[in-house]
Amino acid sequence: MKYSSATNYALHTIVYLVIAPAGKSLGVKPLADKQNLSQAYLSKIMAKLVKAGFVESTVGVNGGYRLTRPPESISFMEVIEAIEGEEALFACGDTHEHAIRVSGCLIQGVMDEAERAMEQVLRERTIAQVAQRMGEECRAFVRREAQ
Amino acid sequence: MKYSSATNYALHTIVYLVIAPAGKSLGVKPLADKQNLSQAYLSKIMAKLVKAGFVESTVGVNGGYRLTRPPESISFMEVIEAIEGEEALFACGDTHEHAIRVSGCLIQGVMDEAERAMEQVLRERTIAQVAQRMGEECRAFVRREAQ
DNA sequence: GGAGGCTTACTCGGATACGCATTGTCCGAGTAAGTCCGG
DNA sequence: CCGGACTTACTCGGACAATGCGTATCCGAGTAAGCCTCC
Repeated sequence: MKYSSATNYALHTIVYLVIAPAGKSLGVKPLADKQNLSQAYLSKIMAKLVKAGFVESTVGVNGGYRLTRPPESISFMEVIEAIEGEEALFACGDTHEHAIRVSGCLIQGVMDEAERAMEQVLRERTIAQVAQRMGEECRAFVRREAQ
Repeated sequence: MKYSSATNYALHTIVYLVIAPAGKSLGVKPLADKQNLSQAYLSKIMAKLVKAGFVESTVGVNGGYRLTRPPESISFMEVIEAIEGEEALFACGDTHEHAIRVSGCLIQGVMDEAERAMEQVLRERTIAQVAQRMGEECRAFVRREAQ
């Protein structure tokens, strides 16, 4: 079990957007180049972030993406859910005649508890917290490319 | 991101083995029937559990699987690792020229922390705890099939 | 010099291709217990 | 009876097929800004 690389790209990209000067956009090209992936694929990932409401895009010359929400309000969990979906990461299936159950599968119960523990951490952590601690060279890159 | 169904099967199967009378084996057939999957596929999953040392198999007539370790010592995490492998569930990749880093990627750091929170729960929970709370109908099934 | 058209630089979205892990099947090999048959 | 061969009930493991999902590319469509041209 692993998180998809799309999640990785989404998290990184959204951090880049955080440090862009307010009101300025970052285009797909610099974002994709920076992360070594194609513009086409990144724009597909961004479409999910737009749909989820973290980001908006402006088309046309000097277009690009920019945040729509304050970065302190964006948790890791929200971004991950936007990309990965919101299904539980373990599903007992209950195909057995008599699953190992009391009320609901006991195994499912343990797995759910574990998942909640992870989610709690991810909900506490915001994009802003990470952006704050970023190095200067990243900030310089963003300032250079923002428009 | 989801856990594979193989993990589900492995966890259920190992709980069934826990409640088998000491020294008795459970064959692949009843275990597979109970969970609605083919014997061939289940035996493939069991091979991993054997390799990991939770279970041993006896071939030949009246053969089958039985636990080799006390169930109180088997955590969920160990079983999951045996099936899924031990890689971290998030890998930043660091393909960027200047990943978002201070020492190591900051995003990776948050994800690792979240993963550890989940793992901690899974390490605390043992198969024995779940088996203890199982319903009578499951126990009856196992007693009937054990040999 | 102003309005309208052209070019250019972008994002959007659908269609499609590829690769790989998961899921699953098939079958031959090996093995142990129980059975049968000949001495 | 007693031992050896036969049968039967199992697991093991490799080879393979199918499926689905994540990853990725391509391209036409739409759009906004700036420029250029022509009246």
